[in-house]
Amino acid sequence: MHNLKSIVQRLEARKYRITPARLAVVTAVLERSGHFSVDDIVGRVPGVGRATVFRTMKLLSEMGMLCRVLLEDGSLSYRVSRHQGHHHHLVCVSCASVQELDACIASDMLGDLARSTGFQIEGHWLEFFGRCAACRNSVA
Amino acid sequence: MHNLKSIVQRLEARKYRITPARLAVVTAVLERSGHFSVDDIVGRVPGVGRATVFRTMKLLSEMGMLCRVLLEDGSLSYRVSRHQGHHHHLVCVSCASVQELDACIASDMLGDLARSTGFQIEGHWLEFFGRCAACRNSVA
DNA sequence: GCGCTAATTGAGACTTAGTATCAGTACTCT
DNA sequence: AGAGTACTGATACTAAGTCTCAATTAGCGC
Repeated sequence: MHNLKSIVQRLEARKYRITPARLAVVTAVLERSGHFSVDDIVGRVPGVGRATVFRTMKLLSEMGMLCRVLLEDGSLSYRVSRHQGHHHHLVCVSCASVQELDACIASDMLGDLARSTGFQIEGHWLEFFGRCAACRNSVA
Repeated sequence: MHNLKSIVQRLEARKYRITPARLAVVTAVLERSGHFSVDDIVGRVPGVGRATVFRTMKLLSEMGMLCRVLLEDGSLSYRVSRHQGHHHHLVCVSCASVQELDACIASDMLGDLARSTGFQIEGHWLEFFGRCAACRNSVA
């Protein structure tokens, strides 16, 4: 989906400078599968400051390359996103793999909900947790 | 719904001691409308330590008197819950009032989702944000 | 009412996630 | 080459929450 080259091109297109720190963070992020925390990445880019990793990951999020994944305990994690638009996740609690759901299955209920509650609905969170097919079949 | 007396009875039934600190936290929590943070409560119970407020709110959560509300930015807030079981929230981003949705509208999609993804789904988060009827009508 | 003891407490150190500040470095543009 | 801006790492800081530990106390049996 994303690779180093395409991300560099996008950064250049937006007039961001291509620096060693940014390349290191992007490379580290692309090497990860599943979801990861910022400090996960901090640990994989020695020499790059924590603040820079945060800044770069924020930048990549704003550009749609990374998205936040809500975990079961309410904490946030990150992942390389496939679809840029609004989507939801199915997160494996055993191996941390993430399946993206590109259709927004919450949108169907928005109209009814607005009618029955009087709310003007502007946003929502929807994330699922479970065990992926692989983990379900392994003995664990 | 909940009042001081009924909560005290529940605590006693579970052999928890009724202490001034616990009474203060419970009272402060019951006085709040909408959702609130732990430190909100810490600020309203002078003399009670922060750790104790956290402990008491955790206790109340486990007993189903409080529930966590996920906010738009991914942070967690708390509120006095009406329904004890699984439910979702509609949170007003303007006045912080919260409407509880006692029906779990996500449950319908669980079967389909499990079939199409191979996941064994064990949990989910679903929270809505918007402007409540009152805030929608005010000039804001 | 008194004493016992386990439960509870507050202070404070610590953790995790993230932001703000700031002086120094390194590009870019001319 | 010089000026200006983008970017950087170090560090301090905030917010939310946990952990430890010595001191206190609620509520039991008497």
